[in-house]
Amino acid sequence: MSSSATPNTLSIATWNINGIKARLDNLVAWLNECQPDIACLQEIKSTDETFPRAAIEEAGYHVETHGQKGFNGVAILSRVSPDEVTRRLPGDDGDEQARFMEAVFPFAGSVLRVGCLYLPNGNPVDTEKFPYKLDWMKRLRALARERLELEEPFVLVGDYNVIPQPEDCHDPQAWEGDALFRPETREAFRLFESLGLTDAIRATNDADELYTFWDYQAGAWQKNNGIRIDHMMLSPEAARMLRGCEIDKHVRSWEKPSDHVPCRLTLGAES
DNA sequence: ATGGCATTAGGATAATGA
Repeated sequence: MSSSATPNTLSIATWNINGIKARLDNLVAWLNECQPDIACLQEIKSTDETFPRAAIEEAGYHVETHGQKGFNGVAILSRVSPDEVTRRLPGDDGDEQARFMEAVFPFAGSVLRVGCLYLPNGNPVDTEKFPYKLDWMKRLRALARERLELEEPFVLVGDYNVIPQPEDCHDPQAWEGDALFRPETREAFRLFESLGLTDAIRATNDADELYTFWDYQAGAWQKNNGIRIDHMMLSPEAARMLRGCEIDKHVRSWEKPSDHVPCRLTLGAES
């Protein structure tokens, strides 16, 4: 039997960098330090044309973007070029916000499918923004259902803008009524789990105070007043290969940080 | 806290975010 040319382990990261231009130095430093094979970025706040791809390619990464002027925008960086890239979340042709892209990579004799998402914030809840968020989650659920039927290793990672449970925030009372913590939002998140997706951070950590975001204001970082809203959801086939998961919390203390920190996981196929 | 801060585009502030 011939040996496969595809890798047997892959590390996948997600990071809402809050502006690629302001975060380029931090991004390159983190890539060099943590060496993820695949890095999904959100809130690049850049068009495809103005994305600083040269500096990232110099760091050894292939760059695929789905940008938008001024805000939103996602990107997938990878050591190896993806076999296939698709942009936009299906289900609403009128939705112009750049919040979703997907790439397929060779892995363990087959493929790994990676979805990179920046789920709408949804505030204020008494505006059209909240139903947009819930509808977006419904569209994402439809996509997840379709992908799960393939029975392939599949990860759906990014900034979900969802606080799943009270233990996922420092001060639950402060988030009552907020779009990130509304019952409808949390219920919609639970439906991803009902479909069979595994929350990788929860599955590998039993510590409390696991946060991925700390506000810039009011000394939130110093007080550890954080929330866990960046998630890495895995198909059963990917969950079976989950070898570890990390939150790169130290990055929040760097100069000129994003308000989010990176999360990483490693998948390993049985040999 | 009604973003108290931060980013982008642009060239003053408005829009956006969580």
